[in-house]
Amino acid sequence: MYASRQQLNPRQLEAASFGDGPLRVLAGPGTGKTTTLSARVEFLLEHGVVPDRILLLTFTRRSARDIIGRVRALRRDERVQRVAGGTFHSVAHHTLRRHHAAVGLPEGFGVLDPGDSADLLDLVRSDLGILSGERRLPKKGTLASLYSRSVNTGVSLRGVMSENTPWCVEHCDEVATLFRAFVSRKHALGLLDFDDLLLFWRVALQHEVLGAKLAGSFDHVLVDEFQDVNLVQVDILRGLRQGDPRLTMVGDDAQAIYGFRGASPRYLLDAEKYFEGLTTITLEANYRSSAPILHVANALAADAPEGFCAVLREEVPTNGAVPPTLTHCVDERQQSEIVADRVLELYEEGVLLQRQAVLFRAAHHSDDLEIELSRRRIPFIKYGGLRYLEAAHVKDLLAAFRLVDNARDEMAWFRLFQLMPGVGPAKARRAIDSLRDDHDLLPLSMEAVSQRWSRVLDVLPNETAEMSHELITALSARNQEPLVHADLLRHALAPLIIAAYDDPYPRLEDLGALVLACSDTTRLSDVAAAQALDPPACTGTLAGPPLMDEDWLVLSTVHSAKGLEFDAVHVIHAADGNFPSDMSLGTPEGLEEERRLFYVAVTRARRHLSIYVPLRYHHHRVRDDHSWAQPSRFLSDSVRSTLNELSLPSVIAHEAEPSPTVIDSFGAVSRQISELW
DNA sequence: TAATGGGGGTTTTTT
DNA sequence: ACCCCCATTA
Repeated sequence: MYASRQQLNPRQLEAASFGDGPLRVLAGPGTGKTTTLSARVEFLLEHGVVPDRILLLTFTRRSARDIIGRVRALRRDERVQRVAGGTFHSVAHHTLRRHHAAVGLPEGFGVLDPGDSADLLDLVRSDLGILSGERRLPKKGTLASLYSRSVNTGVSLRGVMSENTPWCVEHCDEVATLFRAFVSRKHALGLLDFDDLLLFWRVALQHEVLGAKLAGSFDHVLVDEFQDVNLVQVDILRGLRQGDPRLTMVGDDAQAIYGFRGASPRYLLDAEKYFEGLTTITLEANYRSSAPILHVANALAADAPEGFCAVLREEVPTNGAVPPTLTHCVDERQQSEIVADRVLELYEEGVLLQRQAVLFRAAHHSDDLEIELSRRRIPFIKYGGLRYLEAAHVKDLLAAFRLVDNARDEMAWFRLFQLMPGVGPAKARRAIDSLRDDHDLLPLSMEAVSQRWSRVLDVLPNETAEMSHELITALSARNQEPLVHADLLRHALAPLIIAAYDDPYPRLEDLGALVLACSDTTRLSDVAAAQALDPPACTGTLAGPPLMDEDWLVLSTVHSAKGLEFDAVHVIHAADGNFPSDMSLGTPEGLEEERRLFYVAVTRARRHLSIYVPLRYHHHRVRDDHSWAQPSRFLSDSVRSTLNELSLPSVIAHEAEPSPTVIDSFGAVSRQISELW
């Protein structure tokens, strides 16, 4: 008998203790998905399955840790730690490191983060010389997402371009040439981007011998958030199982919010097409939200044209429930003030700041609120948006880590050379070219680079001689403990960072923390890859001296709040154009994904739900210019009937003004222009 | 010829 | 706030 058994309802118990499968669990928000998954892992262990023969694929590394942590607490067994868990990308990375030779990858292959990947694409574009002089072509970021979308969905480039960048579909052939060059360049440099991790893993699994070996190394495979898998990931799962039925998929079609990454809830809904002999268990009893909040969620679900699989059933006692509210604010400024007031009010009532979250569609939607919170000295942390990894100096040190194991990584060289004063793209490139051999390749080993270093000195400005000497010395140091080597690199990079940035000292402090991350690794390139794949998710912001120690309000994009729950949820900017986002209105599927996103936001709440709509948006271009917002189209009459509408006195006065229907001119104009394309 | 700094236009979501 | 382009400067 496993420990969590008594805490499960009959459906959860059935799922947790199901036989071999394949099993599909459709689980709405708050129905105990994590509990059930943890209980299933526990059940399997109880029945003698060896921990490291269980593979738990989750959407973030954090949720894998959560599940494994729960099981560990229940069983008090250290071996539980050995359950293989993580994201598709991190497991792919592990697998490829282990079997690099079999898939023809160099031992120290590097992993490009999305920013580097776009930069490489740009570099290849300028090398090819095509696509530069002519008319508007997609920017590097757009090109990168076209590439990613195409490979992750299996849709041809032309198809993806006519859907996403119809205005340049005529350049399809050139973009295709660029992508081919991009792929072979990554290969030549020993680099994989995030998409490659999945693509190479899939190829490994499809190989007759290696595939069988890899599939055979796991008895049970469990997948969380299955509504957000894409074609490549489904192929990977099929390769991992190769007809073995021991697969558990957990998901909720109503929470599919990663279509932009090539995911589709169809894989969950049509799972029987991919996995023969499928059994389905549906969890509908909601243990998270109060009844009035569930009414909001179900009203939202009822508006979805195709409906959602599961309707949530109330399990939380209704007495004492607080009605959810819809607050109309004059403008963003007032919204920030009201939200801050409301947060403090709830805090006074005993709801810790950590148990409250402000959720929004786009990372910048909290800008004004962040100012208000800082002003009032309310501490907060923000998830989503700006990331530690994107800080340039962090990428600089990670580039050095990558070079230690792969001297061919031109992207990393390019980055480091440009840190030197007087060195821009042209000189950096010449320095790299000077290191090439007859075959246009850089040496694989850093020793060989070191021997050719005098050529680099000829190219670079004289005043950089000393820093470049320190750099190559640190890079080519051998037989160092990773931690020591990392610190050596940090020291060598310090003069470069001091020369390159206006505010070098806080940056150097950051790097100290990054060096410490190298204490339990064998390879620095592993640390670089791990940092890219699992960057610290939140940016802490010191809002002055914290008034309330050890407690902070959570600000998060809805995407980053997936899987979490809070006692109180504040959804801001519920205005059409912001939520749903203007950018997603092009297609019906886009709009439906926004609706699911709104559903995800609302269903994060346990007891308190407040939705805010600013009525007026100021334009930053012209002072005193503004436009009027309409409440989000998701706030239909039936949804509103589940909400307690609050109109503040000052708001009512403004409502009396003539209110044109335009939301915000930027959005309206861009929509009109897009019809021309 | 190349680096750098200023100014203008834009801004979804993330492994 | 960031990215891109352009003009200026070395």
